[in-house]
Amino acid sequence: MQNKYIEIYKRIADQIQDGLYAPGTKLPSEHELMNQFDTSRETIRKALNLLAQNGFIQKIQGKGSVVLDAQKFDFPVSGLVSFRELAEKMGQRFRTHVEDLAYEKPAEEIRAKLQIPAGGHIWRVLRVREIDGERIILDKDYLNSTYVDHLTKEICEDSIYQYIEGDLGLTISFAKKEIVVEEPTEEDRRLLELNGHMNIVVVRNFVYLDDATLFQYTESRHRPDKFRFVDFARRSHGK
Amino acid sequence: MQNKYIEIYKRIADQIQDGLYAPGTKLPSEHELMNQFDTSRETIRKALNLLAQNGFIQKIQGKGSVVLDAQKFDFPVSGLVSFRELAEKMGQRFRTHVEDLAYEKPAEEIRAKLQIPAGGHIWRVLRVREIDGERIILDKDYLNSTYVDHLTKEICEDSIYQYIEGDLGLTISFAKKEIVVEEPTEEDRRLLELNGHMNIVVVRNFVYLDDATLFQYTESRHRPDKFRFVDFARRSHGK
DNA sequence: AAGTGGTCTAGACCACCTC
DNA sequence: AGGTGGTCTAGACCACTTC
Repeated sequence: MQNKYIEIYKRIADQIQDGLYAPGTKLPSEHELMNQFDTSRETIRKALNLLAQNGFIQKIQGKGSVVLDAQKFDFPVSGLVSFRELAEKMGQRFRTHVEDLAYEKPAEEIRAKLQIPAGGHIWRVLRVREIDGERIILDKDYLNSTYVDHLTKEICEDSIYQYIEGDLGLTISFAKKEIVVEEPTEEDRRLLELNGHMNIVVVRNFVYLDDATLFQYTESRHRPDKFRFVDFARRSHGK
Repeated sequence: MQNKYIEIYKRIADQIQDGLYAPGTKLPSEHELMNQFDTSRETIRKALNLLAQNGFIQKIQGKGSVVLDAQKFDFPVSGLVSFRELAEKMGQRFRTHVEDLAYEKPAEEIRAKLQIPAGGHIWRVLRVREIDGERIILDKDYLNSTYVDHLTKEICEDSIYQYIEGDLGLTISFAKKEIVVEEPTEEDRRLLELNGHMNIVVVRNFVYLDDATLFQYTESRHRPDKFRFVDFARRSHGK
């Protein structure tokens, strides 16, 4: 399949989610897992570190790896999850309306954000997300056209990410996210059902590829009463 | 000092922040760093992985480790940073008002959240954060008294985290965070200067210790116009 | 072909917890 | 003392980039 340690990580993660290892109990020791998966200790440790990073276990020196009760209904709204994955995971009925799709010279503000050279072009996508029949989220995407030369309404209605990673073979590796609360614009009022809300939650995302090039800037504008952000944060070593 | 790989991580992180390695340029190769720090490759790689996790570099196979331009003014509001660290980093004038401090039997809702046995006690702390002269944030802390038997107004005015980690020797290891937008309560209106805002950003934090015990539940209630959350998310391997 | 990072191994020693 | 996880080493082989 893939790398050994990722296989082991997935195996154990599945076992935890299937309840084979109950929250509060301990995983087998690293030595036992070595035998069980017929591999070296460092490889087991890489898999366990992944499990710890993703909130499945907590390693305690001298004792063992305790299974946490995370992942229950704490679907990771965090990180780089796309709307489509999210909506599917939450089992809600959702629809995507592509309001606008254009290949164009970017506005100065966007050009600067995406670090596009003068004269360069971008894809601009405007989509409204409907959840359970209500127009809740306005997604404004700006994509560096160096990497995406072709984009259609159909792709935008499905999942841009799937197209980028699946069909184009690009790899998204990290993102910088900012969450603030603002007053709705005229556009927000026109395209969303705000129901009188005087605020809107704006999630700004800078998405980078494998090779550290800035690839996409996204503004996701949420009706405040339907917004929820969940995060699992492990303490990192000091500055 | 400490562990070798953490020392190396800090050294390189400092060098990046001091501009010794400019954004867009590459770090020396792992082999060179091995010689430079007189250590093994795996140890160098641990340090580099820390740098990548924290947004300092991006490793590219076959090419090298590219220095990112993060950390500029992207103070990590993310993760487990305390208000005090934050306020100091942002260089803003801030004050903390301790509105209430009590050792008591928890309300049922809090008891359930903190998983306190019937009859157990907690510390409840109510604090208002003032930034540049305005009362912006209402912090409601609930601490498991098993770990903190003593708490004073002075400690709460300074930094509870510093007391817990510095004086008590406990180690905070991870937290589950939730961000939602709600309508202000009567208490919010009384204690904060809401200036007519009809929404309030609520950050709920479950804080865990080293040994995976749930230690603290915190509600941080922010005036929406002054709220900003920044996050750096690296893509993790699939579910 | 040479240089880079990615994975995997086998073994050593240490720090911490439990008995 | 024995078991556990934490760190570190030296070396091997692979995948990718660059020339």
